[in-house]
Amino acid sequence: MVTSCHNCPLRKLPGFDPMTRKEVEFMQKFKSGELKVGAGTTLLREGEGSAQLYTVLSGKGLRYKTLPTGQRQVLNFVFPGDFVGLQAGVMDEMQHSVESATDMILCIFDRSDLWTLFRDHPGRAFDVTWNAAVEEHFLGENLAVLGRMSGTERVALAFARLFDRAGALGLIEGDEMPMPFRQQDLADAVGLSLVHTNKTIQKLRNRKLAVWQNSRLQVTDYEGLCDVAGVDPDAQPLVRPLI
Amino acid sequence: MVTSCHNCPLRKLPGFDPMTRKEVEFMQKFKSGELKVGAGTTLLREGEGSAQLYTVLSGKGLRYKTLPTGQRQVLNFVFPGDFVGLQAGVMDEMQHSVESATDMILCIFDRSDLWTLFRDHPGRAFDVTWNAAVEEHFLGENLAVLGRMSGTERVALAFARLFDRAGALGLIEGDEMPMPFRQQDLADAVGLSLVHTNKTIQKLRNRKLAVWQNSRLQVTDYEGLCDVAGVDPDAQPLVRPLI
DNA sequence: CGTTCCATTGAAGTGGTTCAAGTACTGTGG
DNA sequence: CCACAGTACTTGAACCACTTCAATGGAACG
Repeated sequence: MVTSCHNCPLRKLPGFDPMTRKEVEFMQKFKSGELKVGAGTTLLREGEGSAQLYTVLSGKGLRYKTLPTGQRQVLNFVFPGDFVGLQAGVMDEMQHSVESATDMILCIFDRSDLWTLFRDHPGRAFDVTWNAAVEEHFLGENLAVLGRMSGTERVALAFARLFDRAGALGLIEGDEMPMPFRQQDLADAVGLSLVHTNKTIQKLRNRKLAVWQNSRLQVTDYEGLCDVAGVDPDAQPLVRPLI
Repeated sequence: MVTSCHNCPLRKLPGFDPMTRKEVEFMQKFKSGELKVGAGTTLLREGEGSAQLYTVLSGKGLRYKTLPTGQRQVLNFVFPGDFVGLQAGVMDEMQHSVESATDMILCIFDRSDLWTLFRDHPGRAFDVTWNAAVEEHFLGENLAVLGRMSGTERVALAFARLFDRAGALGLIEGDEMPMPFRQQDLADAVGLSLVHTNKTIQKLRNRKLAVWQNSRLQVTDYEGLCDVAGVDPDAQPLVRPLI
């Protein structure tokens, strides 16, 4: 049983730009199927092309690059609504890999149809570009985080941003959200060693800001977390288009 | 005297995707003028919108974000052919600032015409998206650099990449290129303190790999530089579309 | 000829890494 | 049902890459 775009549970969420009826109909034609994968599956591999692009319908994952030395840098975490594979769609190959951290369901779009989308639906093409600009924004923010912030600030901000995203998707129950990643994933995202990441997480726990245990992240003091990270707790999250 | 797109000196360079005659004609109509600015001018400011988008015709600059603490993170260096202001074009405001480091000449496009471009010239719209994906790639690479590489590796790689870009634009004379930035700019790009950046530059000089003096960067041993940075010296640079 | 901006140098301190064990949990096969 | 292996998390201790502070030198500029 495939979810029809008309009933897409994501579109109704705040945080996504509304779509006209016509657009939904087109997306329905554009969507060529669904992909279900288990946790730990590599969806797209750095250096390879892909005949398909995906929008995440459910589940979480991560984008990462592998360095020549074998080290790994997590670029960002993938949440429902994220559009992945654009690089393979417009350039010829992916510049990073994408892997699932939980079971995931993804809407499949054929790469060859991307051109049709640009030709016949400029509004949607605009949204694809908008989406790319949003990704660019997040990468830029992370660059500033890695370049200029301390370990504690980095982890605190990562928690806050993960919580923001979960909130926009309605994934928060009480003050907790699912957090299916490993400490190593977070370490690779914030550019710290596993050991130091672990000690930093404990520091935040002892300060009664956030607790990450049993694959759940509990944020007990969001303001305090933002305070440690040095960011505005009232900042409004970006609205982005759903592809 | 304004440069016509037909005679655009950039389009002929390797490293840019070829354009059809029709595309050139359209770009000519799309181009609404030229902007000349002196060194040290802020072209676009974080948090503000912009009625214009630009393609750099000549000169160099930098994109940066300012953190709440007043610290600065340089996202990347701006070279001729770069398209700036897309974020203000599709989202409502810039998420980073852009500043000139030398005198610059920029081709001006009206933001309001961007929609026309998407509607009437899907090929060009595709190229705008492609360009965004290329920017995303560079940011991703830099993220991995800041997250996982040592100071020496970072500076060596920055030199190598700057040299690559200058090479693709025909800006190299002998083994030297113009390097109009300050050490502080590089420090803010690679995420190191000014002091340590200075000492690292000297280390590369003593190892006879590269010398940065008098606003010129001399690369005496490109292979050695790539070797220190841990990257493949024979990697082919990405071809990107010119907007 | 003072002022300003940028590059350079040295010295002291620290935030982070690396190494090396140990614990806890989970799934697997005998 | 238990022994074992594999994976993730935790802890302590030693080390060093990088930061910060503080001062100096040199070039450009009004």
